[in-house]
Amino acid sequence: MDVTTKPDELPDCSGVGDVLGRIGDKWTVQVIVLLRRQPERFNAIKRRVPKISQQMLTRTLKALERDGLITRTVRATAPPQVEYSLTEAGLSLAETVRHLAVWAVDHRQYIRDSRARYDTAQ
Amino acid sequence: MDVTTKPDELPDCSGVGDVLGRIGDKWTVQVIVLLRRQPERFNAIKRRVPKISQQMLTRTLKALERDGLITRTVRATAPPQVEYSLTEAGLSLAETVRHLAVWAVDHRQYIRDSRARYDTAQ
DNA sequence: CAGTATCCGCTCCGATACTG
DNA sequence: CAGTATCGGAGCGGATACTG
Repeated sequence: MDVTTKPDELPDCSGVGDVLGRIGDKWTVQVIVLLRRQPERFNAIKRRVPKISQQMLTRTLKALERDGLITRTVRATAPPQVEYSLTEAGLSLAETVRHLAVWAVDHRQYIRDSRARYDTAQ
Repeated sequence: MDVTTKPDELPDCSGVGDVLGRIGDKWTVQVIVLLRRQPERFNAIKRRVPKISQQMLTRTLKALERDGLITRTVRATAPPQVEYSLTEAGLSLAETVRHLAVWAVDHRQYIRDSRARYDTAQ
Protein backbone atom coordinates (compact mmCIF):
# COMPACT_ATOMS: atom_id res chain seq x y z
CA MET A 1 0.00 0.00 0.00
CA ASP A 2 1.04 3.56 -0.66
CA VAL A 3 1.96 5.55 2.39
CA THR A 4 1.45 8.74 0.47
CA THR A 5 -2.26 8.15 0.08
CA LYS A 6 -4.20 11.26 0.89
CA PRO A 7 -5.22 11.67 4.52
CA ASP A 8 -8.92 11.26 3.92
CA GLU A 9 -8.39 7.98 2.17
CA LEU A 10 -6.82 6.16 5.08
CA PRO A 11 -8.70 2.89 5.11
CA ASP A 12 -10.30 1.31 8.12
CA CYS A 13 -8.56 3.07 10.96
CA SER A 14 -10.09 0.69 13.46
CA GLY A 15 -7.59 -1.96 12.41
CA VAL A 16 -4.81 0.28 13.57
CA GLY A 17 -6.15 0.11 17.05
CA ASP A 18 -5.88 -3.66 16.99
CA VAL A 19 -2.25 -3.60 15.99
CA LEU A 20 -1.38 -0.90 18.46
CA GLY A 21 -3.14 -2.78 21.19
CA ARG A 22 -1.06 -5.74 20.21
CA ILE A 23 2.37 -4.10 20.07
CA GLY A 24 1.57 -1.29 22.46
CA ASP A 25 2.21 -3.37 25.54
CA LYS A 26 5.20 -2.87 27.72
CA TRP A 27 7.68 -5.24 26.08
CA THR A 28 6.80 -6.32 22.55
CA VAL A 29 8.44 -3.46 20.70
CA GLN A 30 11.63 -3.68 22.71
CA VAL A 31 11.96 -7.34 21.85
CA ILE A 32 11.24 -6.79 18.17
CA VAL A 33 13.70 -3.97 17.87
CA LEU A 34 16.32 -6.01 19.67
CA LEU A 35 15.91 -8.98 17.34
CA ARG A 36 16.38 -6.75 14.34
CA ARG A 37 20.13 -6.99 14.76
CA GLN A 38 20.32 -10.75 14.78
CA PRO A 39 18.64 -13.85 16.21
CA GLU A 40 19.11 -14.25 19.94
CA ARG A 41 18.59 -16.89 22.57
CA PHE A 42 16.19 -16.65 25.46
CA ASN A 43 18.56 -15.51 28.14
CA ALA A 44 20.44 -13.26 25.77
CA ILE A 45 17.21 -11.38 25.16
CA LYS A 46 16.53 -11.32 28.86
CA ARG A 47 19.90 -9.74 29.52
CA ARG A 48 19.37 -7.08 26.88
CA VAL A 49 15.95 -6.12 28.20
CA PRO A 50 17.12 -5.79 31.77
CA LYS A 51 13.85 -5.07 33.52
CA ILE A 52 11.74 -7.78 31.93
CA SER A 53 10.66 -10.69 34.08
CA GLN A 54 11.09 -14.23 32.91
CA GLN A 55 7.38 -14.70 32.70
CA MET A 56 6.72 -11.61 30.66
CA LEU A 57 9.49 -12.51 28.24
CA THR A 58 7.96 -15.94 27.78
CA ARG A 59 4.54 -14.45 27.17
CA THR A 60 5.85 -11.83 24.81
CA LEU A 61 7.81 -14.33 22.73
CA LYS A 62 4.89 -16.72 22.59
CA ALA A 63 2.51 -14.04 21.42
CA LEU A 64 4.95 -12.91 18.76
CA GLU A 65 5.40 -16.46 17.57
CA ARG A 66 1.66 -16.96 17.42
CA ASP A 67 1.32 -13.87 15.25
CA GLY A 68 3.98 -15.12 12.85
CA LEU A 69 6.35 -12.28 13.70
CA ILE A 70 9.16 -14.41 15.12
CA THR A 71 10.19 -18.04 14.77
CA ARG A 72 11.39 -20.30 17.56
CA THR A 73 14.17 -22.77 16.80
CA VAL A 74 15.26 -25.42 19.27
CA ARG A 75 18.74 -26.90 18.95
CA ALA A 76 19.07 -30.39 20.39
CA THR A 77 22.12 -29.68 22.46
CA ALA A 78 22.92 -29.97 26.12
CA PRO A 79 22.03 -27.63 27.61
CA PRO A 80 19.19 -26.90 25.20
CA GLN A 81 19.43 -23.75 23.14
CA VAL A 82 16.39 -21.93 21.81
CA GLU A 83 16.91 -19.24 19.24
CA TYR A 84 14.40 -16.58 18.30
CA SER A 85 14.52 -14.65 15.05
CA LEU A 86 12.27 -12.26 13.19
CA THR A 87 10.21 -13.48 10.29
CA GLU A 88 9.94 -11.33 7.19
CA ALA A 89 6.73 -9.85 8.57
CA GLY A 90 8.39 -9.24 11.91
CA LEU A 91 11.26 -7.45 10.26
CA SER A 92 8.93 -5.24 8.28
CA LEU A 93 7.15 -4.33 11.50
CA ALA A 94 10.46 -3.53 13.14
CA GLU A 95 11.34 -1.21 10.30
CA THR A 96 7.95 0.46 10.51
CA VAL A 97 8.26 0.95 14.23
CA ARG A 98 11.51 2.79 13.68
CA HIS A 99 9.56 5.71 12.25
CA LEU A 100 7.74 5.94 15.53
CA ALA A 101 11.00 5.57 17.40
CA VAL A 102 12.42 8.50 15.51
CA TRP A 103 9.35 10.56 16.29
CA ALA A 104 9.64 9.61 19.94
CA VAL A 105 13.24 10.71 20.18
CA ASP A 106 12.56 13.91 18.31
CA HIS A 107 9.64 14.90 20.53
CA ARG A 108 10.74 13.59 23.88
CA GLN A 109 11.80 16.90 25.26
CA TYR A 110 8.80 18.68 23.75
CA ILE A 111 6.43 16.35 25.58
CA ARG A 112 8.33 16.71 28.82
CA ASP A 113 8.10 20.48 28.54
CA SER A 114 4.43 20.40 27.64
CA ARG A 115 3.64 18.29 30.66
CA ALA A 116 5.61 20.48 33.00
CA ARG A 117 3.83 23.57 31.71
CA TYR A 118 0.43 21.91 31.92
CA ASP A 119 0.99 20.62 35.43
CA THR A 120 2.23 23.87 36.87
CA ALA A 121 -0.70 25.65 35.20
CA GLN A 122 -3.11 23.60 37.31
CA MET B 1 16.52 12.77 12.63
CA ASP B 2 17.20 10.58 9.65
CA VAL B 3 14.95 7.57 9.36
CA THR B 4 17.46 5.88 7.11
CA THR B 5 20.02 5.61 9.88
CA LYS B 6 21.50 2.16 10.00
CA PRO B 7 19.68 -0.33 12.21
CA ASP B 8 22.42 -0.64 14.75
CA GLU B 9 22.48 3.07 15.30
CA LEU B 10 18.94 3.42 16.54
CA PRO B 11 19.36 5.55 19.62
CA ASP B 12 17.86 4.84 22.98
CA CYS B 13 15.13 2.37 22.16
CA SER B 14 13.77 2.55 25.67
CA GLY B 15 12.21 5.89 24.84
CA VAL B 16 10.13 4.20 22.20
CA GLY B 17 8.47 2.13 24.88
CA ASP B 18 7.39 5.28 26.65
CA VAL B 19 5.75 6.70 23.58
CA LEU B 20 4.10 3.43 22.66
CA GLY B 21 2.84 3.05 26.17
CA ARG B 22 1.44 6.51 25.84
CA ILE B 23 -0.32 6.17 22.48
CA GLY B 24 -0.81 2.43 22.67
CA ASP B 25 -3.95 2.64 24.71
CA LYS B 26 -7.33 1.91 23.32
CA TRP B 27 -8.40 5.33 22.06
CA THR B 28 -5.56 7.82 21.63
CA VAL B 29 -4.62 6.88 18.10
CA GLN B 30 -8.18 6.84 16.90
CA VAL B 31 -8.69 10.35 18.22
CA ILE B 32 -5.47 11.65 16.71
CA VAL B 33 -6.17 10.14 13.32
CA LEU B 34 -9.66 11.56 13.41
CA LEU B 35 -8.48 15.06 14.19
CA ARG B 36 -6.10 14.96 11.27
CA ARG B 37 -8.92 15.91 8.93
CA GLN B 38 -10.00 19.01 10.81
CA PRO B 39 -10.67 20.33 14.30
CA GLU B 40 -13.72 18.84 15.93
CA ARG B 41 -15.93 19.47 18.92
CA PHE B 42 -16.34 17.13 21.87
CA ASN B 43 -19.53 15.45 20.85
CA ALA B 44 -18.53 15.35 17.21
CA ILE B 45 -15.50 13.29 18.19
CA LYS B 46 -17.67 11.13 20.39
CA ARG B 47 -19.97 10.41 17.48
CA ARG B 48 -17.11 9.48 15.19
CA VAL B 49 -15.55 7.11 17.72
CA PRO B 50 -18.77 5.29 18.38
CA LYS B 51 -17.71 2.94 21.13
CA ILE B 52 -15.84 5.41 23.32
CA SER B 53 -17.37 6.36 26.64
CA GLN B 54 -17.68 9.96 27.67
CA GLN B 55 -15.19 9.45 30.44
CA MET B 56 -12.55 7.86 28.26
CA LEU B 57 -12.89 10.59 25.68
CA THR B 58 -12.42 13.20 28.38
CA ARG B 59 -9.36 11.43 29.72
CA THR B 60 -7.89 10.86 26.29
CA LEU B 61 -8.31 14.48 25.25
CA LYS B 62 -6.89 15.73 28.52
CA ALA B 63 -3.81 13.54 28.24
CA LEU B 64 -3.25 14.65 24.66
CA GLU B 65 -3.59 18.28 25.68
CA ARG B 66 -1.13 17.78 28.51
CA ASP B 67 1.39 16.34 26.10
CA GLY B 68 1.01 19.28 23.75
CA LEU B 69 -0.42 17.17 20.97
CA ILE B 70 -3.80 18.88 20.79
CA THR B 71 -5.12 22.27 21.81
CA ARG B 72 -8.44 22.96 23.47
CA THR B 73 -10.34 26.09 22.47
CA VAL B 74 -13.45 27.25 24.26
CA ARG B 75 -15.86 29.54 22.46
CA ALA B 76 -17.97 31.72 24.73
CA THR B 77 -21.29 30.86 23.15
CA ALA B 78 -24.50 29.38 24.46
CA PRO B 79 -24.40 26.49 24.56
CA PRO B 80 -20.62 26.41 25.05
CA GLN B 81 -18.52 24.99 22.26
CA VAL B 82 -15.15 23.39 22.79
CA GLU B 83 -13.00 22.68 19.80
CA TYR B 84 -10.04 20.35 19.74
CA SER B 85 -7.34 20.50 17.08
CA LEU B 86 -3.94 18.95 16.54
CA THR B 87 -0.84 20.92 17.27
CA GLU B 88 2.08 20.73 14.88
CA ALA B 89 3.58 17.95 16.99
CA GLY B 90 0.26 16.13 17.07
CA LEU B 91 -0.02 16.32 13.32
CA SER B 92 3.47 14.95 12.86
CA LEU B 93 2.58 12.06 15.15
CA ALA B 94 -0.57 11.40 13.16
CA GLU B 95 1.45 11.22 9.99
CA THR B 96 3.94 8.87 11.60
CA VAL B 97 1.21 6.61 12.88
CA ARG B 98 -0.06 6.26 9.34
CA HIS B 99 2.97 4.11 8.52
CA LEU B 100 1.91 1.73 11.21
CA ALA B 101 -1.65 1.87 9.96
CA VAL B 102 -0.49 0.85 6.54
CA TRP B 103 1.50 -2.01 7.99
CA ALA B 104 -1.52 -3.10 10.00
CA VAL B 105 -3.76 -3.22 6.98
CA ASP B 106 -1.16 -5.00 4.91
CA HIS B 107 -0.55 -7.71 7.50
CA ARG B 108 -3.98 -8.12 8.98
CA GLN B 109 -4.78 -11.30 7.14
CA TYR B 110 -1.29 -12.70 7.65
CA ILE B 111 -1.61 -12.36 11.41
CA ARG B 112 -5.07 -13.90 11.39
CA ASP B 113 -3.74 -16.86 9.45
CA SER B 114 -0.70 -17.24 11.67
CA ARG B 115 -2.86 -17.31 14.76
CA ALA B 116 -5.24 -19.85 13.31
CA ARG B 117 -2.37 -22.13 12.36
CA TYR B 118 -0.69 -21.74 15.74
CA ASP B 119 -3.88 -22.39 17.66
CA THR B 120 -4.86 -25.50 15.77
CA ALA B 121 -1.30 -26.79 16.13
CA GLN B 122 -1.74 -26.81 19.90
C1' DC C 1 19.15 -23.09 29.87
C1' DA C 2 14.56 -22.31 29.04
C1' DG C 3 10.89 -22.38 30.56
C1' DT C 4 5.78 -23.28 34.06
C1' DA C 5 2.84 -22.34 37.83
C1' DT C 6 0.72 -19.47 41.27
C1' DC C 7 -0.51 -15.50 43.66
C1' DC C 8 -1.63 -10.83 43.73
C1' DG C 9 -1.66 -5.62 43.17
C1' DC C 10 -2.58 -2.07 40.10
C1' DT C 11 -4.23 0.35 36.30
C1' DC C 12 -7.27 0.51 32.34
C1' DC C 13 -11.61 0.96 31.01
C1' DG C 14 -16.86 0.57 31.02
C1' DA C 15 -21.30 1.80 33.13
C1' DT C 16 -23.85 4.90 35.46
C1' DA C 17 -25.24 9.04 37.71
C1' DC C 18 -24.73 13.86 38.29
C1' DT C 19 -23.43 19.15 37.01
C1' DG C 20 -22.69 24.13 35.15
C1' DC D 1 -23.02 20.81 25.26
C1' DA D 2 -19.18 19.43 27.74
C1' DG D 3 -17.90 17.70 31.11
C1' DT D 4 -17.07 15.37 36.67
C1' DA D 5 -17.66 11.66 40.26
C1' DT D 6 -17.96 7.06 41.80
C1' DC D 7 -18.07 2.11 41.54
C1' DG D 8 -16.54 -2.13 39.92
C1' DG D 9 -14.68 -5.92 36.78
C1' DA D 10 -11.00 -7.67 33.83
C1' DG D 11 -6.50 -8.21 32.54
C1' DC D 12 -1.64 -6.67 32.45
C1' DG D 13 2.41 -7.32 34.64
C1' DG D 14 5.62 -8.23 38.96
C1' DA D 15 7.56 -11.52 42.44
C1' DT D 16 8.47 -15.88 43.64
C1' DA D 17 8.87 -20.82 43.52
C1' DC D 18 9.34 -24.86 40.84
C1' DT D 19 10.77 -28.13 36.53
C1' DG D 20 12.84 -31.00 32.44
